[in-house]
Amino acid sequence: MNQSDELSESLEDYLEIILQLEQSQKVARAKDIAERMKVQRGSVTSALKNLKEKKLINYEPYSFITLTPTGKKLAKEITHRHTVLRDFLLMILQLDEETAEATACRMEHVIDNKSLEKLLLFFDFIYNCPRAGKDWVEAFLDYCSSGKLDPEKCERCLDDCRARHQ
Amino acid sequence: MNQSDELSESLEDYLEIILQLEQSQKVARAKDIAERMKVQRGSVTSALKNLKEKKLINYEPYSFITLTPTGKKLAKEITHRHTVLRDFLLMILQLDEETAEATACRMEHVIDNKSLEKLLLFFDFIYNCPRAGKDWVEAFLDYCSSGKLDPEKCERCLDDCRARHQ
DNA sequence: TAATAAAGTTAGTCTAACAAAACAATCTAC
DNA sequence: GTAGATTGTTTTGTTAGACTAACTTTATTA
Repeated sequence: MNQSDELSESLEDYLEIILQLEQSQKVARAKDIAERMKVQRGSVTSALKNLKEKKLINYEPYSFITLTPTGKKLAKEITHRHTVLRDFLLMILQLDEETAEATACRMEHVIDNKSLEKLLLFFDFIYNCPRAGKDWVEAFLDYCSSGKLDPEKCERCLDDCRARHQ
Repeated sequence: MNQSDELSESLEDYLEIILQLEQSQKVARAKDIAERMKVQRGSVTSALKNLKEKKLINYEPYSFITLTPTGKKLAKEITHRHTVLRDFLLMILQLDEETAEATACRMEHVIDNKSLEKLLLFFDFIYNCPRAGKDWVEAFLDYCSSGKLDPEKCERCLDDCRARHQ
């Protein structure tokens, strides 16, 4: 048991998965958790005991598993971090689904609230600022594939931007 | 020992710190490593044995510690990840030094090459695209503090952008 | 409803990472 | 050049998280 109330990355993953299962099939079963976590069933039991002790899930041996209010709140926070990161990786950096998902999965455990908040703001800023916007994001993808800025393209891009906001 | 050649986060940190010490005082001493890693000296010895076994450092009991070529290459890669992340957090998201540094320290162990590459490209794109650039980044900071886009400010911002690139 | 399969638990083992404390080597300074 | 301080190592112990295998409970089905 961790003396502080900090959850380990592993326990955060368990919580997140339990929330997913709760939402998709009302109740989380140890077998499904094991599958999604890619661990043995025995490992799940220990994790569940641990989470119960932290009052994050309702759990008795052989019973179904549900999140407590605190657990649900936490699980939603973790999911939120995941979502923000994945959206940024997917829609701004325009990484492929697989990479975005996998990277978000790992980053969600290490990003702090301040950074997350800023990232979210930046995302919104990009989509709302007249100088940026959807077409600007697309221009980035073009920059990625060509590796350089083409002055002619930039000229046209600027004109379009101008035209859209006069 | 890890069967794959993947380094644990902890060992990555050791490598990074050894590189720093090598650069700042020619040679890394166990005591300094312990200090920077915030661990006991005894823990350092074990880590050093581990890194030696992986052929990443030159190390004999009571000797000085230096990186092998492989070790140096790896240490520089880790440092590179750190730098790219810190720069993004600091200069784009405009987080404070502390947060940027701490977040980069944790993210450097989980970001993959694809995502890092894109992040770096994005950074360059922002500073080179005529529609973005330094003043656009500053406009983001303004958006962060005011929490909204002010149509008048946007108008002026667009004009400035136009003026700069006709 | 009894046999079997599936799901869950328990107990024991392993590894990584660290700490604490005893011990050994090396350095420093008289 | 030796005493004491500093630095490095070793040993022992802890914790978290996983694994395996044996076992128990629950569910299914014939």
